[in-house]
Amino acid sequence: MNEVRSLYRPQEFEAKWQAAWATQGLYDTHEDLHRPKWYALTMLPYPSGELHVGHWYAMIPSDTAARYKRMQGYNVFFPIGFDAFGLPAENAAIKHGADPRQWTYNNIQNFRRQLRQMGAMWAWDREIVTCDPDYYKWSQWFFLRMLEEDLAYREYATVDWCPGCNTTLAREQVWGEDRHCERCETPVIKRDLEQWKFRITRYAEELLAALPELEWADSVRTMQTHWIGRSEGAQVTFHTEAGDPIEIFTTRPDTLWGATFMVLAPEHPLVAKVTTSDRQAAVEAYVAQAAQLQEEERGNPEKTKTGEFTGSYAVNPVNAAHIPIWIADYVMMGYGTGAIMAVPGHDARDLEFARKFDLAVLRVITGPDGATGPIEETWSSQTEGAMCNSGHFDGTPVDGAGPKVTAWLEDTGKGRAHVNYRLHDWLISRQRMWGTPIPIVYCPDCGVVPVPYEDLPVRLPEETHVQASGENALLHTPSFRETACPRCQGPAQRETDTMDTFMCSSWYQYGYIEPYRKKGEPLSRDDRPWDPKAGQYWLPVDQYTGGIEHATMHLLYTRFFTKALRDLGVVDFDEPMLRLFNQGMILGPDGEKMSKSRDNVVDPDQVVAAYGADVVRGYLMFIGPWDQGGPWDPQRIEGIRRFLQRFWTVANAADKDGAGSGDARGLERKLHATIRKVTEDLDHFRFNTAISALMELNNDLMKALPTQLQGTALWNEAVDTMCLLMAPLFPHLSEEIWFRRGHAGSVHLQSWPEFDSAKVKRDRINIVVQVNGKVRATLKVEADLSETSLREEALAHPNVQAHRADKPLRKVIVVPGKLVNLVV
RNA sequence: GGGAAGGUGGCGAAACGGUAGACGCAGCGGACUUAAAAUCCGCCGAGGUGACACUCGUGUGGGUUCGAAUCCCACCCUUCCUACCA
Repeated sequence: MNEVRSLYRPQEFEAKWQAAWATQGLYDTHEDLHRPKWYALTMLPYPSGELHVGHWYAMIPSDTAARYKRMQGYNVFFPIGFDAFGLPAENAAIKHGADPRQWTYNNIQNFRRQLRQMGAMWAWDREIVTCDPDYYKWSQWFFLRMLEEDLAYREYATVDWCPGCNTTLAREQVWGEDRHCERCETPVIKRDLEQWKFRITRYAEELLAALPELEWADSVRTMQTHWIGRSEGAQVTFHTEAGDPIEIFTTRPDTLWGATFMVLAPEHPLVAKVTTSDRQAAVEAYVAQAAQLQEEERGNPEKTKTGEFTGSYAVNPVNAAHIPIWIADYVMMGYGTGAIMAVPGHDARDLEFARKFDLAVLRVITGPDGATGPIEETWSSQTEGAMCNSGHFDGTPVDGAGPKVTAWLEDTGKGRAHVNYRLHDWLISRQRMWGTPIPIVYCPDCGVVPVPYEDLPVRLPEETHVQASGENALLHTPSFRETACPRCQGPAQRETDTMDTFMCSSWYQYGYIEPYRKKGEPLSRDDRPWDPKAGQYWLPVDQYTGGIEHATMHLLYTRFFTKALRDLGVVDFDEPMLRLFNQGMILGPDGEKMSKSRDNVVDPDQVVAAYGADVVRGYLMFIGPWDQGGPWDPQRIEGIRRFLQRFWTVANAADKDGAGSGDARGLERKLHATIRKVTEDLDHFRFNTAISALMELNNDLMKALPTQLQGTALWNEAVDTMCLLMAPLFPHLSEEIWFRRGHAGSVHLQSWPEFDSAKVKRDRINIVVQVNGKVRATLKVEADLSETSLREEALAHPNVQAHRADKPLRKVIVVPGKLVNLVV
């Protein structure tokens, strides 16, 4: 067979099919109540300058999964949009004098072109752009509704400020040991500012409790669990000798009797009041120094303890002991009450502090043997030993002592059970112009006035007065800033802070749903952002995919937002995304994270031009398990290209010129085994092994090509079925082949093939014979051979006899269809 | 300090407790070609053999089992997250 084989040239047909699908509206959205729905969602991209292979890695497998669901009969909704507010646009404006709006929309234009090259089945008819006023008016509407419910509030507090980005940050956007800005990596500093916050802490318990029901990776759920940081204990009120109450939180109320001093955070509001005049200079110096210190140094556990005595004493409510009040930076204002009782007998940090400043140490828990032991190291075991030096609690086993002490504290009014969370309310104010304006007006007479619903959206000004200093341009745009008070019509000023962009992405999955109001229509309080009937059909999201870096940011915020919307009566479910899959990260060819500075960035446009979209798609899914990521290997992409070439060869083979009969039964078996394998793999997002299975089938077809099997009904069934199995993974190639093989209609409108388990079974099977667990022979036998005959055949095998060496059989294990193990 | 995910050929990786290394990359040999590319066929864990046989082999050490990459215990290493959290 020396016919000239035609070459697979994807460049000749990929664009053609992309255009055809768009013209046919193949992927347009239709709410069809008679078909089961499947809402597949991939985290929407931020339109930076260029599309990255990382975007391909995030989007292609999820497109494949969505296409697969569609062929299985689901009405699949797979929307796309752009998370278009954010700092890079503003930075480009500052750096190059570009208009942030222009810059963003140009990028979106470019992204759309690059995204279309992927051949994904996105519902472009439902595209959203978060910087579009018709989108952000709803963010403002949500803000106003949340304000009504006391879920949004304004507070003067110490906040994290990024000097690089010139704005405040949410606690979630402060990363790492050195507490740097998530965006620009500048270490953050503390500032006291009046800022808007969302009361996410109201949902702390529910956000935590609902985690086990979600089909999310354990890693993300544990990260959220830790982030929420629930700890049970007691809040206890100490008093200064002067009578001022000091609240402390402890997870170990059973160690209350061991408190030998107290420590306040340097920022604690009582510090000035409790400091005696002789200690004032030293305390003030310490407070000033702590304020200057980078959190980096403060937060470092290796650092030796520092602190100052305030000169005052507190009274321990449980035993009336008078104990000194210190300030020290190892106590954080942001956790608990910012004040602790120090129990050096049972806490390593308190012990270190006590040693350094020569403070008293007292054991109030005995060891398991009753001894109190040396104070070399603390023991904080919850389960061993008993209380001592603790009044009438002496002898109480430590296991379970906490709740007993707490109950007594409540009875005697000294304290109460308390659950403390590490989670902070979500600070949403940003001192940036390229974001959703916060719909608030400050009136000298009426105070803080919400913008009326019918006046939404509060639009960003057309003209921006970008400040080289990086300061918020809205402050310097009088046409925006100066306004009339909605209440008294007097002169007033708009809020110039904008919302955290995580606000935009907290509800975007709902923004894709058919809108209830036409663009530009005025809003009212009782309005709805989307058509309730369409929402009822599509929501919630069935399958969400995206990077794990959002574990404690976006993925937490959107859960909060959904619960808040539920309580506002906007949605009737509790969780936004039922299943979540986190893909890994694609690395540069050198195994390092792709970055311009390392010069290891792979440009998807170039690779697509060289190989076509299907090869790139296949390569990315073949690298390995999707959640694992891995380096981009320019050599291995050839493997996928060869595979598609070979499928092309098989599928386009015209003439039957075979010699030899070929193994029809073998091919049929392989075909059905492949359907089963690919189905199972796609169900579990195992794209790499699905492709391997398709390669195996194709290898068998290649082998059958020169035989008389080629051109038979079975052959054609195998090629067509393989084409269907390939369709979600390689949409262009399979469409082209489907068309060339003379089928009417798109391959993407076909049903997913089903396998026949009877045809998967083999007639003759290989049985492994082991002697004492070691393989000594393989037998090819009839599949339905009886156990007795199998045993006989196994024993008759010469190599088995050699290893058995006439020793008596102690046991024979027969695993049907698999193996025989002879124990001698 | 706490947590999560990992550790299998030269490389990426497969493997319901049942023949470890499917599939692919690289490499080697061959066919085709003036030649190269492309394409096609074959070999490909280590030791050992003419070829078999056989021995070793899934981070380390134990355990459970007829049988362990897989289950259990202890430890080592890598990556990521988190952290003076009271």
